[in-house]
Amino acid sequence: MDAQLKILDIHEVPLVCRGCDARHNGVCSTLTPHQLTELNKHSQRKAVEAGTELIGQGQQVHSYSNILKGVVKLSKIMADGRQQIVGLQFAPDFMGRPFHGESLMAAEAATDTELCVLPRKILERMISESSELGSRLHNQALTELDEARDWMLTLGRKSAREKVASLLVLVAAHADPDRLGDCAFELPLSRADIADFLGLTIETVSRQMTKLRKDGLIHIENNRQVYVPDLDKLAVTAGGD
Amino acid sequence: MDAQLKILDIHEVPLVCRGCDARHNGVCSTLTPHQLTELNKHSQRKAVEAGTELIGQGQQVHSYSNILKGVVKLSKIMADGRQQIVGLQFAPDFMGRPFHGESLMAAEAATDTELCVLPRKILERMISESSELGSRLHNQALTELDEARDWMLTLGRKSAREKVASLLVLVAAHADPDRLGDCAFELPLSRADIADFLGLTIETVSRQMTKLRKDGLIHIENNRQVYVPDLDKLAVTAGGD
DNA sequence: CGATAATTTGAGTGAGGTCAACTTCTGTGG
DNA sequence: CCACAGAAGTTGACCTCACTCAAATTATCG
Repeated sequence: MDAQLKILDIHEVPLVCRGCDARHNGVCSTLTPHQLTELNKHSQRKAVEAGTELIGQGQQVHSYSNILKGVVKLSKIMADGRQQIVGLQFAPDFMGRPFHGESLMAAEAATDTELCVLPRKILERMISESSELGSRLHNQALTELDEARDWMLTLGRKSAREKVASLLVLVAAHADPDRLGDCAFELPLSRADIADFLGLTIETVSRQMTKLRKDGLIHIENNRQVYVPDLDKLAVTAGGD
Repeated sequence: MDAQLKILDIHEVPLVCRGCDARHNGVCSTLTPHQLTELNKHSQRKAVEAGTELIGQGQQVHSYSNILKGVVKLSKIMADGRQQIVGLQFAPDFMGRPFHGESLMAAEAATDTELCVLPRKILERMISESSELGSRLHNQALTELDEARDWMLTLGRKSAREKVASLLVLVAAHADPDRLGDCAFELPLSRADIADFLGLTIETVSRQMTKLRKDGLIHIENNRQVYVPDLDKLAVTAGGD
């Protein structure tokens, strides 16, 4: 590519998009500066605090979002109130299912969260135009499918202790992707959320956390601050894969 | 489109593809007669009997398949032998994950099954060339993701009775898509498979089936022949959604 | 018809649920 | 800075649903 042109292109990237994680590692990385500018005219940054419902189960979808910061939980709720978290989305994930009018789950901010909200129509037009964007979204869908299936094994076949260890390993992997050995992070989920993700009760989660602590596998401070001295050991406790 | 040309096109569809379900409702429906002919040069029909392993967990992928007949189970196995079925694929589903060298689960024929086996390289080239094929696969991935997440709710939050009822509703839906009221079908899974799909033991599955039978919600003959007098009632027992 | 596998049934046990009390955090206002 | 209130998390006692192990029954196939 012509060097001069390339420099020009870079300068055309909208201000707010520069340095945005979604543009580097998320779906926006496939867009041209022109497309970014176009999208940017209609996109909107939004900060929401923990606990905010972003969309309800069965509700009409009017927009999609990039998660810029924070963690969003996706959950299904039964008529009698039983709840199961079916996925966690971390920055810079794309949120929403294009071309599907009605949301099949609820999405709620688990932590304080920043979003880049994209109107439905505009994004869907861009997907039709850019096969690269489509295949990027295809890839994310496949990754989420893998994660969902891994979690099915956890839900169906693991003990409470293994389940809790699995969750800690999962969060550790997102907090510090290539960290080996030890690792520290803040839990983005309350005990109630963890229970809903693992198919357990709050009490069982609490008991297993206490046991893992007494066994020296984790240290906890202020309920949310976790330190894992040996990630491998914890992974083995999680069912070892 | 020119009528004459269209007739010619139809005649160019390879013989074996005419009347094939995958061409009408599966991924092949997006292909042109020319592409079908090209693909057909390298594809191969294959009949396998129940219990045949199609690919092992962690094994290299050399081909993809359309399922023409039968049911395939996808499962994850832990180091100590615990197993979880993470998905069922019915005809005319496409099987395999393009551009991903290593299979993350095992695939095994649950019933006697017929496949149309497509070599990896050829299919991947066609995906790059045809955005329609790509979006078709994207859609199947999203459908599978929805199913996986529905099943997470089943695994995490439902009782044994609800789980067994959920499975029966799932199979009924595939056997007889728009049948309301009553419905009869043959179970494609053994009790052991059902247990591995529901995260239960064989014994618990058996006991719950007996209870559903005694409650008049289902009739069973020869272990595999199921008759459901009232699908709605069964769906309510499954957790009602 | 006999052999083997698949399924059902029974008795006893245990992991995780339920309910309730207690402790620890967090944030607010005096 | 402390006192207090409400929320979040922990701990204990007890119970239940699903698991385990074992035996009986039924289906399948040569």
